[in-house]
Parts: sequence; C-alpha cells; structure tokens
Amino acid sequence: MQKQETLTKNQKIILDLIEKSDQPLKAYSILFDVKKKGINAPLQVYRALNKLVKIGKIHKIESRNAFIACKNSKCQIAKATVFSICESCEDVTEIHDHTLSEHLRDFKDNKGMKYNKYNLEFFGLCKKCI
Amino acid sequence: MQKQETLTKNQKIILDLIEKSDQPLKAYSILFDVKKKGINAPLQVYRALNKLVKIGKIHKIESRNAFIACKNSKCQIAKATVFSICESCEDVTEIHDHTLSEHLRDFKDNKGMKYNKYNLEFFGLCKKCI
DNA sequence: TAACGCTGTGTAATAATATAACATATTTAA
DNA sequence: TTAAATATGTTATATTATTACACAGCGTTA
Repeated sequence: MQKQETLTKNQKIILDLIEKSDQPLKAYSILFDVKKKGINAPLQVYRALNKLVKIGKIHKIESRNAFIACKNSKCQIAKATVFSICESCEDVTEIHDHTLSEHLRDFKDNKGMKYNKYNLEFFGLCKKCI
Repeated sequence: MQKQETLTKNQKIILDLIEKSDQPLKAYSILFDVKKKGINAPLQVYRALNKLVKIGKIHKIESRNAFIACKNSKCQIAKATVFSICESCEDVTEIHDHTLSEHLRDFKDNKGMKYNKYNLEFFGLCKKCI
C-alpha cells in the first residue's frame, strides 16, 4: 500500500475543483474560481498545483499549460503520462494502453540515459470533430 | 522529393541561430541575440518560430518552452517528435528510434480519434549527471 | 522542552512567455 | 494585374510563472 498523502486546505480546494472538471483547467482560471474560498494569489495556486503534480493527483498538459485530474488510481506518481488532444475542440483524454506503456517504460536510448518519467501527447481530431 | 521551403529574412536569421545551438533556445533569448540584426519585437520572433515549427525545421520542447533545430532530414513535418531531457543539466536530445516510432505511429486508441501528430518527452538523468 | 528542519501560508512585486490589433509591404497565383 | 495569401514592423497587452520575504505549524531529536 502506498502512503496516502494528507493534503492541506489549499491543496484540497484546488484538487476538488480539478477533479470536478473532466477537462484541463488553467492556473488563472483556477485562481478565479477559488477566490471565493480565500485563495487570492497566483502563487498559492501554483504551489498547490506543483504539489498535486508531484504526488500524481493531477497531470500537467504541457502543450496547453493546463492541469487535469489523474483518473488512474494506480498512477500515484506522475511519471508516465499519455494524453490525446483534439486540436479542434481541445478535448483531452488520458490514455491507458498497456502495450504502449510497456514500450515506453522499456525504451532505452543509446546514450545510457536513465529515465524516470515521460510525457506523451497525441494530437489530432476526435470523433466529433472529424 | 519534398518541396524546399523558401525562408524569409527573419526566418533565416532565427533558424540560423537555432541551428548553431545544439541545445534548445528560448524565444526571448533568441530575441536578445537577433536584436543586432534588426529584429526588435517578440512577435517577430514568435512569428518566425511558429513558421519554422510548422515546416518542421525546428521543434518546440513543450515542457521547457524552448526551440531546437531538427537534425533529421526526413523530418519535414513536425508531426512526430521524441526527445530526452536531462533534469539535472537540461541537456536535450532528439531521439530517432525506428521501433518506437512505429509503435507510436501505429497507436490507435479506442475512441476513434484520428491522430496526425505526437510529442513525446522522456525525462531522467544523462550519463554525465547520474 | 527547546532548537531545528521541513513544509506550508500569505502577500507584493516582478519575470517570463505569448498574443491582439493595426497599418503596410511583398510574394504568389489566377 | 489584380486578388489572395503571407510576411513585416510596431505598440500595447494578455497570459503564465517565479522571486523574495515574513511567518506559522508540526514532527524530530538532542
């Protein structure tokens, strides 16, 4: 069993908000939404986001500067993420594909680099937007 | 044979600079360097960068907001990029691995999404930094 | 228990990254 | 040779993210 992290007040407020959304949220839109809960400054948001990313509760969609909740209970550490992104409607989905994950996990380059993490983003058009 | 793009003055200046660096450059560091060549505003840099990304001459390292020249002559379109990033020294290398590329190219999710592009970033420690 | 390290908070200021809007010029293609 | 498309130059501004500082809470440990 993995140790269950105890979240602080700010971290909980922000995680709640992100978990309620099925799409990625941007830091300043989060800030706007949590102002009524007493979180007033960007840094308070970024600090919580960084922590939540670190413990794997959320992931950052790098190409969009946005944050999405991790739906995969096994994903306790944010070390291996795959997303699909629709370039038309911007819908983002986390992908869990065993075969793909294995290939990525097992990948070795020829430079002797030691990987501990990867992030993969697929871009295209979703069913609705094709 | 792929059509050879004709680059404009600004695009050439900026591509030259990026190609001379073996590491990713950031937009504002590029701006600083090209001021002596008459490029004065961020937008001039971003416009050239966007074009160069589009035609596959450079790639954006999303997690670093930085731009690196594409060393792969086949890579005429920026549609499939794989990088390794050292989290200690920030060294970035473009990876060309045939097997990996095939897996990524052939990947199908179960949502019927049509992909035209992906970006994969591996993070870890390079040989020197281990 | 007192001192310390660690993590988190709150606030203000500012840095770094990126785009909007507008007027004009140049190139491409019908 | 004109229209469409692409690029330029400039100013202003929007968006994303961090630095710096003062302090609070908590567990360890000496």
